[in-house]
Amino acid sequence: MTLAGEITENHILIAAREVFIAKGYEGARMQEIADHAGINKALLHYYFRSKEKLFEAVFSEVASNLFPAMKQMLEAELELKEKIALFIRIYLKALEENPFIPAFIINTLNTNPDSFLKYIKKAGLNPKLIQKQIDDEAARGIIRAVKAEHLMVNIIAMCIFPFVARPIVQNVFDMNNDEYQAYLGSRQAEILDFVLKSITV
Amino acid sequence: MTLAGEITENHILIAAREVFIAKGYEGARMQEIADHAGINKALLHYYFRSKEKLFEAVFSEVASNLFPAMKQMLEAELELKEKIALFIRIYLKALEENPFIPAFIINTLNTNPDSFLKYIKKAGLNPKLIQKQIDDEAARGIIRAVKAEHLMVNIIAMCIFPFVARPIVQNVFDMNNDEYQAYLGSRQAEILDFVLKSITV
DNA sequence: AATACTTTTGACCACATGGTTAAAACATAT
DNA sequence: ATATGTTTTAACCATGTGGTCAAAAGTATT
Repeated sequence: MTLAGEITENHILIAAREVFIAKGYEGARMQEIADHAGINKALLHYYFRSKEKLFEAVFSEVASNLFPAMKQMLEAELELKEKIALFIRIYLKALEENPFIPAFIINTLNTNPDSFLKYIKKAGLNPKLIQKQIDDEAARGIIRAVKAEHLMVNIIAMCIFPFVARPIVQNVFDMNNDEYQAYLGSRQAEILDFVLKSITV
Repeated sequence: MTLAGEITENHILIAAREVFIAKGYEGARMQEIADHAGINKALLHYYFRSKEKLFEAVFSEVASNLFPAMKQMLEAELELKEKIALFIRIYLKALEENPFIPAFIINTLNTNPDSFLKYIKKAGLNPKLIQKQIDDEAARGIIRAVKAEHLMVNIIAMCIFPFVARPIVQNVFDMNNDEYQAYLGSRQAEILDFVLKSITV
């Protein structure tokens, strides 16, 4: 692959990412992706044989950015409470930079569940490490005993929800865009507080 | 509209609901909906002029089942902690009966945000009532002062997440289907506990 | 039984979509 | 300059899609 080739390929991936995330797999049009990338539709098929393959490439990129960061954080050497604080901070920041990724994932998860599992497996997230840390710290009286599968789901749920359900939340609580931005910002401290209260002995 | 007509219309709505929820708007095929309903494709257009109109009808039904129950609960005359317990119980039960609705809503929200807002507005959810109740009870020392827009989002997020992200959660924590069912069941007490700890003075 | 109305169907249409192809444009090496 | 390989394009193609139509089947009314 020449330099020009790599540049084009990159343009395509960026364009495809935008369109797939905005429209979903079925809603995305190869023509629109080509337009976004400033190229011919035939060239899409030259670089990525089919829509499915192109989607795979996009999804793979998104997914493989997602999990390693998470894994790294889970395996860091920090006390649980600090780890949670760090996780929430980094996770929310990542979400603010890519607010549509979660909805994209959920959509893919629902319409094409298989394509996802391999990335999860490859990610090698190991919740047993966290459970062990929880149990250790609980035994030492630092936190109360909780189940990792609840704690982790709760934290992630609270982080993600305001992004995937933004129109609802924003509307029900009658916020304009600036106010919603501020709301998102305020959630970091709020979630942390919420979680810490629930695991404090 | 004759009786036969109403029956057919109902069959169509049920079939359309299934297909739209499973495949999303773009992924759904009028032919497949017709097949599911056991009728001719032309008959779909006889009852619902277009795909968009049919979707509107389905979505309207789903949405108008969702909000009134919520509204009623929010306006019930109960102490906040009881109200929360009731809400979580009823909400999780509704989710177990319709596990794919949230992903459907999120998907619609992302690809067709406008179509949703009118239902939210029509629902007339008023979070100020809850905020008032929180403030009252906080003043009386029953709970600590929290913001409704955080508390409510947190509760709903924790309820919904295991349904929209089921494949991920189930896989990461290595559960089979029965175990996941049990996990979902265990969340009722877990979420309530989590929330109560966070609002207790 | 005849009429008028509604429901249902099969055949059809225009068009958008993902995908192909053969040739042109470009780049690289000899 | 020429030959070789790569990148890009315009023009097509086959198929699937939402949607239409005229006629048939069914139902109720007189």
